[in-house]
Amino acid sequence: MVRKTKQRDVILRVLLGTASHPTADWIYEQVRKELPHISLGTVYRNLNLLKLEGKILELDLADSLSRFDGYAREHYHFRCERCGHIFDVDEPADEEIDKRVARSTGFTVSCHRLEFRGLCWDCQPQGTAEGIANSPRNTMQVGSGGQS
Amino acid sequence: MVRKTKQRDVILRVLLGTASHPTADWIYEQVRKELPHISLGTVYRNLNLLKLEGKILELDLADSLSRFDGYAREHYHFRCERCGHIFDVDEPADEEIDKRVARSTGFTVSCHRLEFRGLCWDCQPQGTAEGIANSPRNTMQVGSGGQS
DNA sequence: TTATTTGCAAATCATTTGCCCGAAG
DNA sequence: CTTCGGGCAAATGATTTGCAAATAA
Repeated sequence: MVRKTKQRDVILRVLLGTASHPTADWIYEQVRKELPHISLGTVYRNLNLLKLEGKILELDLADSLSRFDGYAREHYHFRCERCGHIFDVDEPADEEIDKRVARSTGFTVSCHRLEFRGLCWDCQPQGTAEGIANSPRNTMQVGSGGQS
Repeated sequence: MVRKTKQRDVILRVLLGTASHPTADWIYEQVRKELPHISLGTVYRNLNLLKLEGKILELDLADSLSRFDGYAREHYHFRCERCGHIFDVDEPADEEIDKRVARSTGFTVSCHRLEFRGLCWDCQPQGTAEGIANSPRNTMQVGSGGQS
């Protein structure tokens, strides 16, 4: 049976307490503030456990590092190519496209991952700022933390 | 100046000669048949070079391993969750969606990656075969090789 | 010639694992 | 008590890098 442990508790709490999509290492640093003796290995083990339990999502986006998400719903992501931050995108998931691909390929399509690339507000080149000023910032969630 | 070398030639030829989306290691094995003394490091160095030159594409799909594609055009992919093979999907790239996300987020969206998941023909569970029999197999390119 | 590329091996980096000990049930 | 979970360090596996020898221009 899966036992309840302090370290798993804290790890989940940290993950639920951030809108960012942190790496295992960032989570490790946060948890360490509360449990200074926890090891990275334990963080990885528990992230995998929480993932199996369906309590968190592992975003296997492009790039090597795994990132984790406290929300276990499907949604798309945006990666800023300059600062590396990951943002949740509000665009509704297109379920039609799975069916269309299934029809045209004959495969069983269970889901899809969609990742946008570009530059976030902070990384826009100067002079393009007007377009930013009146953009509806509330249409998506902003994440921070994680990347270098 | 970038010099022309036999090893880079062979690497590119191998990549152009397969419809699959091989890993660096698979490419290494193939090239080794012709150049037995080539090293994995050289393969990686040249793949990066070819990528910079725009002659090949590095597919940074989910999962850790990088895969390379001899076609430098944008297209979507399908990953079989059982056998791990990657297929090119014929679905036309949706350029509208980039604009829509750009509008709703205020970000500059340069591109997107779309990856479907599911089961390919060979990995379909038994009894679902009728759906496969009359499916138009020619709507996409099949890849082989690469994965474990 | 001479700067670039190779081969090889050692170095990284994220992640996983083995093992022994402490703690949850 | 009896396992499971944790800490720690060593192992892994993909990719990168340093360096001396080989080679394209």
